[in-house]
Amino acid sequence: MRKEATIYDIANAAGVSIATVSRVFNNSPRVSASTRDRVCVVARELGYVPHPTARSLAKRRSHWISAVIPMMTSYFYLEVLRGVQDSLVCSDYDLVVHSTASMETIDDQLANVIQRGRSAGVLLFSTPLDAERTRLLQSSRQPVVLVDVYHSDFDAVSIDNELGGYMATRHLIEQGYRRIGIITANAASAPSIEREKGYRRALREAGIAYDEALVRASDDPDYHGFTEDAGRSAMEGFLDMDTPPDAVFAVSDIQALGALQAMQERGATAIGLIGFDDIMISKYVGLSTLRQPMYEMGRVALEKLLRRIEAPERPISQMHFNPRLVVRGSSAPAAGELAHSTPITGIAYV
Amino acid sequence: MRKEATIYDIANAAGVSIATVSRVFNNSPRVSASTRDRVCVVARELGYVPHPTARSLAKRRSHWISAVIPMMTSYFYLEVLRGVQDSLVCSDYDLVVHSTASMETIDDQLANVIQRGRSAGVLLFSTPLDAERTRLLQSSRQPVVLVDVYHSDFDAVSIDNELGGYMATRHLIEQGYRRIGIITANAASAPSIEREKGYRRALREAGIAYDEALVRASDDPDYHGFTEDAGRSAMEGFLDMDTPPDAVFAVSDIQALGALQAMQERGATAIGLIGFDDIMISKYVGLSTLRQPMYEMGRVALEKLLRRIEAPERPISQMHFNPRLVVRGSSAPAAGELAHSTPITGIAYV
DNA sequence: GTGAAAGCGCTAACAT
DNA sequence: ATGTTAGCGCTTTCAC
Repeated sequence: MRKEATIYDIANAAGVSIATVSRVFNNSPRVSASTRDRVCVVARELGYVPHPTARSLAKRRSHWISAVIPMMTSYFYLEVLRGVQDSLVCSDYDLVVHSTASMETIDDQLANVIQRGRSAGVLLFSTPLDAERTRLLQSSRQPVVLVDVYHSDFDAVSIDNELGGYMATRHLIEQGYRRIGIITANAASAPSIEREKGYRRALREAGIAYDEALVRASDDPDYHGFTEDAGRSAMEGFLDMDTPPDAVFAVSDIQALGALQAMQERGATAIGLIGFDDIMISKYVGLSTLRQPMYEMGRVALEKLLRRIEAPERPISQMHFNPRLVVRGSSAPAAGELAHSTPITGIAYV
Repeated sequence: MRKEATIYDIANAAGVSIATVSRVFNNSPRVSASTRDRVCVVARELGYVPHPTARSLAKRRSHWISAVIPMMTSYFYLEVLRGVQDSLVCSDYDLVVHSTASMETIDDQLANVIQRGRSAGVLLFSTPLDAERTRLLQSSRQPVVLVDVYHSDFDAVSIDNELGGYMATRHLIEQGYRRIGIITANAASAPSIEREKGYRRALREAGIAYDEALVRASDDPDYHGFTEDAGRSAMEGFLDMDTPPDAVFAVSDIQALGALQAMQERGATAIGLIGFDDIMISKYVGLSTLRQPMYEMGRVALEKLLRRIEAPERPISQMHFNPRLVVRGSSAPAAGELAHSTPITGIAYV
């Protein structure tokens, strides 16, 4: 690396001490206007810019926010990260992204990230907190904000998954469906569990008996079972039943898409379907779903983190967004009620 | 931040000097096995882990790779970043992501990122290099790899956009279309320009006259014109013509999707259509397109960057991927030739 | 093989 | 308002 101007060069050239230069670059009020100007001019001429690493070391605080993201494959993370970034620009932090290919390596990453001096704070995404992780995080005393997952001991921004599951199921019921199946993700997935709870509540409330045969969990170990293939085979299982469900709630859009493919292949397009997430594709295929305010979640998460970095002892602050029901063709009124008004016939899947 | 063990604590506890501890953690061969073991044991007990910032400062090299991404909104970046991350794990670098909300702020970000000591290298995405940027990057002497854009003076991984445009157009011609329009992005967009070149070459080769009326540039300033709305209004323009084109090549899938919506609204589904990118949605709506090997591009980009960091003077190395034609229903043989075998009727757009 | 000591570039008391 | 100086936690000669 080429030799570049340091604070000493500036001090020399401007005829002041390094302390003064440092003060200028830290916006200290204890510098006269004329000195400040002189230093700035010289600095510009020499192309000086403070060395962030040296600064971090001397200040004993890092300038990095770490985002720890397991399996960063969905549009969800992109949107949330956009929100994070947009809140970040006004701060002097940089965003370092640690994504992992599988859930197994998340703990290594996490251990890495919470080392002293590595980051000012961490945004932990979609990772269920068991006792061990909780202990690790707490003992590190790192500012942490949970995103897309909930734990009472940490700041968090998430959505009300139970409510979402309830809304989805309730919507199907209102559309006239009665035999409503659910496609869940892995048994260990917290969002999936919550959404299923909502599903049960809606059924209960409507006086519809809960039927285990209408619950199909994804056994796909990838992505916690949030995959197209998982949705497809779950739906195939439903279609193989003597009396398939007349509607299905898939706990994610990506699974719903797989399910949709299975439906089309079997010509079972009259089955009502609703997903969860409102990924980009969903509007194109007319999939009803629950939308998460992803961008907003990112903004809020970062703000919470910044606030906690400033005041580590402040009380826990959590934000629970409500999902929004997005009604499209896939949950058109049940055949018994009314014909599908916007049948989903059109997926030209290749 | 809680007081944590430093190299001095370890040295004390192990009865050696800090130099020795440092050597242990830098895998220096000049330390006896027994000392090494002792240090390691003590370090583990005290939960010591080297301070990355201090290390960076002392070593005069940073541990951060910066990815500079203008308008990180598309799935493309997610996939590329996955490739980058997966190549990153074996190195001791971290990935810091600088994305910008608009193209205007990219230069600020860039200036920021190439400051001395900020990053070991930078991955610059999708940013056309004018003289000013080129000068800036070169004078910074930072290792840089360009992604999704080409410039002879830098390492780069990109795809052959001209070839892609050629392949797209040629495919439409082979399917029997003759009056082929093109929807481009902003005039300043390098990929768009290249793809249009390929379009012209294919026409020329087939003896089809180039017709200015069949070229519609996007005037949408957002995202360089790579937007759904831009595609939609361009297609509307085509449909308003006395003799609309019988097929259209949109230089991105996202524009093609907008175009598709316009076609459906006007009932003009017989028009052949092909996009570019193969975004996730495309397979669901049956959009023919050119696929970019995104994940692979990420891997290669990072490898190139790592290599250049090690050997700054090595010759420029560029990788030009070939796009792959993905044929779906939207480019079914022209009506004159054969009926659309897989008509795209199914977009239930809400 | 190991230690002493001089940095890396900056910040932050403490002086003046 | 400005300068002096002692760190921040580590690496790296240079001795021994």
